[in-house]
Amino acid sequence: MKSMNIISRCQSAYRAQELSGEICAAHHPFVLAICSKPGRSQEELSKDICINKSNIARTLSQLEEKGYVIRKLNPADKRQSLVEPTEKMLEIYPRVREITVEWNKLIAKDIPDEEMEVFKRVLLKMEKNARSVIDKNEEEKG
Amino acid sequence: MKSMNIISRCQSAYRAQELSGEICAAHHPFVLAICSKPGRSQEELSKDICINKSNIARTLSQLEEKGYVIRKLNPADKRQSLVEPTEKMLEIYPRVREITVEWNKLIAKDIPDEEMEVFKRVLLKMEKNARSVIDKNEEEKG
DNA sequence: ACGCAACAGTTGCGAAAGCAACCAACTTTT
DNA sequence: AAAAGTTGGTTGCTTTCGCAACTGTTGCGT
Repeated sequence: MKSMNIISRCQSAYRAQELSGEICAAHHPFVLAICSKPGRSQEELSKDICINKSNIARTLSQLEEKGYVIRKLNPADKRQSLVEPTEKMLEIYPRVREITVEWNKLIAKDIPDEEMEVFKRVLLKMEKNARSVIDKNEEEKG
Repeated sequence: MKSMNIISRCQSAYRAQELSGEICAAHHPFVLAICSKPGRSQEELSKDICINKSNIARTLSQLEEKGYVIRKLNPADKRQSLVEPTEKMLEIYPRVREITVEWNKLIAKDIPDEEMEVFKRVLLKMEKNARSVIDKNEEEKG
């Protein structure tokens, strides 16, 4: 399944080219995750996009500095900070989605619809499996 | 297609756990690529596993220091260095493949064979598409 | 044969990512 | 209500990775 790593890296390269002035490739998943479900905690974001929480913290600091994001302390639980997009992030959100859609179209070239349907279903199932493997292994550790 | 990034990261985490004493997760693709086709140049490796050539150079230096790899100057073209595995690398090669196979089984859980066949075919096609997108964009630059 | 472009590889720099240790806020136990 | 444990987030350290600039080699055009 090395294809997957390769496709991931290529997507990253593709993202880096587009919208390069504003934000970098690694921020795209953040934009998508934050704008699609505003007001989530960093922990939830971390699980959603499957990135280490320390990375979440640091990237959000950057995005906050640049004015793309605000972090509000959750009054119900002062440990949590709820992450919300600013206008500035909402402005680039459509473009980020567009780039993602474009990329999906590019790599889906010459693939029949029925096969694509199967592919998507399998991919989602695999994601689930992958997550549960990692979760299990973390339980064993802790 | 964020699933793909997620699966990639999970795989990396999985690899990090196994065989952790010897080599780290990022080296697995190198072991697989070098052992399956010994004697290739760094450039070829770079294209094969789709990693920046500077990374290839640095990782190979590490592997060489640790005695996993030797780089021989190509007498026919002194710019190239041909990368070959040592006994030490060949020893861990089967285990690295095994880990890859295990991972593939884990994420393929509960997925019917016919769907898996379609999935693999589509994935390879996508890899091809992804590569050609990147290649095209590099042409535009240069 | 000479100079110039293309190519393989290396290196410096900076960004991204993971791990572990830590702090502060909440929960559970007793 | 105090002690112990959990959870959310931050920070230091290290590794991985990409870009761009550079060195040395080869091939081509004149």
